[in-house]
Amino acid sequence: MNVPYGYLNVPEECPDARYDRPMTSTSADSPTRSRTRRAILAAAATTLSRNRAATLAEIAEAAQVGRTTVHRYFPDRDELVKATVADSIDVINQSIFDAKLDEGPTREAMRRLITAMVDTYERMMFVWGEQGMLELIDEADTDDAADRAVRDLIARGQTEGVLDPEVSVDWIQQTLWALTYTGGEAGAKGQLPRHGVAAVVIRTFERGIVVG
Amino acid sequence: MNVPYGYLNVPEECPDARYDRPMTSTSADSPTRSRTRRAILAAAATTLSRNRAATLAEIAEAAQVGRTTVHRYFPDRDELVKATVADSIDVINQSIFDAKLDEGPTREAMRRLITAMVDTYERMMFVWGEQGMLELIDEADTDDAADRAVRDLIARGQTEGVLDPEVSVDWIQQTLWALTYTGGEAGAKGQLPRHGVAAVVIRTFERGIVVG
DNA sequence: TCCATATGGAACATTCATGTTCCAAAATGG
DNA sequence: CCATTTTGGAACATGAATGTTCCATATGGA
Repeated sequence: MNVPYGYLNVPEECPDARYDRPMTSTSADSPTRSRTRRAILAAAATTLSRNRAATLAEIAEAAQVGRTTVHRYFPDRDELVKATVADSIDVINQSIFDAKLDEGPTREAMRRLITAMVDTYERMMFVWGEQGMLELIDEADTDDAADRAVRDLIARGQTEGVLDPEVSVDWIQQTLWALTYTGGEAGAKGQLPRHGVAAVVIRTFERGIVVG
Repeated sequence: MNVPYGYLNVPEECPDARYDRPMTSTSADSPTRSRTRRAILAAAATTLSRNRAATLAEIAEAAQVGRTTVHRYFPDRDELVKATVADSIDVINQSIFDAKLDEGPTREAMRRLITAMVDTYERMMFVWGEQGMLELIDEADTDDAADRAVRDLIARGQTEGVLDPEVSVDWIQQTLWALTYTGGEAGAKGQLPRHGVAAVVIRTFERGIVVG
């Protein structure tokens, strides 16, 4: 049969190169395959954040590909989940770096951070929404530079007296996550206008709910 | 064979009364059976809130009963999950009613509410932590009096100028949940002393994170 | 202590999701 | 337009969780 694109470079860790599985690395993907792979990963993140037990058939349907195609790109369910975790972390990290946390006044940086987190909340929900994923995060050996940037920003804010010094950096980071997730969900449900989500989250994060 | 306790009153919806399945209603349970049933429901809530795909064997182990016993009390996995949702809602409702939301100053009632929610956060996480459960909540035909009590308290707080009038009742209720869940998790992980969780949640709920 | 009640491990049947193969058909892109 | 690439539905094998039965054993309570 004809040798498909990239087939000659099947990685050694694929012990039995069944059918024409594309490279796990996108670097060797054709544009068409790259689009298909991205569609699967995005669908996996969305579907699995809603229902951790979603079947491969459901993920395939959400990605608008055949189940066979999912198997072609990811050798098994575990590999798909791992790849989705890694991909989601990349998306989140990129979004946080784009927020330029080490630039400008702490309060403004915080607001940019919240906006970035609201935009990627589904990926964050997928990655951190269930403890079972924590093992996969470790396995993904991810660069935690984004996490450090967030924590540095919080610590700097507390040192400057801008953020509440009576609670821990952990707590502030988790509060950030909790409010952005809640805002993201409210936006998805239509309970908040999508463009207004970040503003509401920023408001509550900064001043709380009780007046005074 | 000997006729077991309550066996004669097998409900009609149990088409083939296999082995000596106890009544689905606890009203007819013996003290021993009631204890066993509660152990299963509590274990189900805890185990399933951590991993929605936990097996019946894992739930049985957590409940310290045999898998056969789980099948004896709940005809199938779906019925167990439904019963766990209904039971969790009962626990949560009771906890919220015990907080006496219609008594005393709004701010104090709010604090009692937060304390109650922190105490039942795992049940709340189980019930509302994944959208797939929403259907079961509807099926459970639950009394939403507790939900109304919470919303009434928030609305009253806004009318009195105690709570932020610029955001919706929905948003405040969801923020309550998000912060109490975050606090509950921090307590469970040892990041906050358990007795201090409610205080930290109350502090952030009331005044936010930004100083000023 | 004794007997009624309750339990559970083993074994087995069933169901369903996953994994695999095939090759005709569809899609892509030059 | 056509060669090449990519896809996917059907069919099948596999494995794991669930559902069911049995009956010896454990437990509860009078």
